[in-house]
Amino acid sequence: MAFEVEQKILDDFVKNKGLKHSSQRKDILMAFLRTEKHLTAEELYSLVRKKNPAIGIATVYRTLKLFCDCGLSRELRLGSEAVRYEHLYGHEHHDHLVCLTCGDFIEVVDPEIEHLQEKLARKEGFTLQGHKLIMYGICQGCKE
Amino acid sequence: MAFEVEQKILDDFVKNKGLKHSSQRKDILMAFLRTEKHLTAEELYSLVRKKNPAIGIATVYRTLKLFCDCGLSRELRLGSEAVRYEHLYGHEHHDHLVCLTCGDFIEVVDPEIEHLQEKLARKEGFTLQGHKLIMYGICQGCKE
DNA sequence: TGTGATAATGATAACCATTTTCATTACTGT
DNA sequence: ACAGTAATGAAAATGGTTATCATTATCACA
Ligand SMILES: [Mn+2]
Ligand SMILES: [Mn+2]
Ligand SMILES: [Zn+2]
Ligand SMILES: [Zn+2]
Repeated sequence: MAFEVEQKILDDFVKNKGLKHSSQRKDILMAFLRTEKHLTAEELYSLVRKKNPAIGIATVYRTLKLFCDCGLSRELRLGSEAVRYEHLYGHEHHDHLVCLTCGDFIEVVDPEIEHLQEKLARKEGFTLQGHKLIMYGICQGCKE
Repeated sequence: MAFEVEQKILDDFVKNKGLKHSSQRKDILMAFLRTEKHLTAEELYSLVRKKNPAIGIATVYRTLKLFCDCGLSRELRLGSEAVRYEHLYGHEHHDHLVCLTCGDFIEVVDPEIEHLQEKLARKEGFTLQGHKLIMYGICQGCKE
């Protein structure tokens, strides 16, 4: 529960950019790391307020952007709703399979799909830097 | 340039739902079909105004939703910007390969990737209904 | 260990795409 | 023609996010 590595990633990034340390960012980082859920800024804000009720939503937004910049997190846009954030550091790359009925989703990855994407992009003259694959369907539970 | 088939799809949909015909919707449909670009509501609004300057942006939004409902168009969310719409009827399914530098994108499809997605979803107990694959990279032109 | 420069914060206003509201107009079946 | 109701356009509202700004906190260095 210490997350020293993640804290160091943030601290180093902050130092390299000539930024300053803040306790709010640490509170936000801890709340973010302590859950494996894919949270929106608002949801994370609610969590952090339990620890630090004085914190502002703007700081949460600013800090989530910082997490993305330093490689700790990644944005997820599943639909038209608010952006969700998930852990990036220490987590394998994966895509998402979303249930259209209950909204739940699972994380999936297929190395062959990943490889074929690379091949496809190269064929078109692109240097692939990333991708977003979201599959939509009906989950087992919702079919019953 | 007549698009009788597409017009019929819309007319039938409207009739089946007990809705009423309107000239605005026809103007919007024609402007939409006449371009192969992936337009935002605002962009389509600009086009339609040349033909019908009295039209309102709300009607464009409402009508684009209708096009999606009747299978004439499909939403595209490439990033955090406005939603874009592309033709669906009469167009093969495809995904997009977006250049992170110039913003241009090309349409691509790989049957093998499509098939593997289906297989992956089934393995997880999902009945796949659709997917969204966007690949991001640097295009040939931007590398030079 | 102070002090000045400047980054970070929180409240709030602004932003922007989209949706809703509502009074008015246009269709449509009879 | 008429009644019933869907569609429209203007404008306000919405919701997520970003910008502004006065105040506070951090930190390199004197
Ligand atoms: Mn995930
Ligand atoms: Mn396309
Ligand atoms: Zn489900
Ligand atoms: Zn390019």
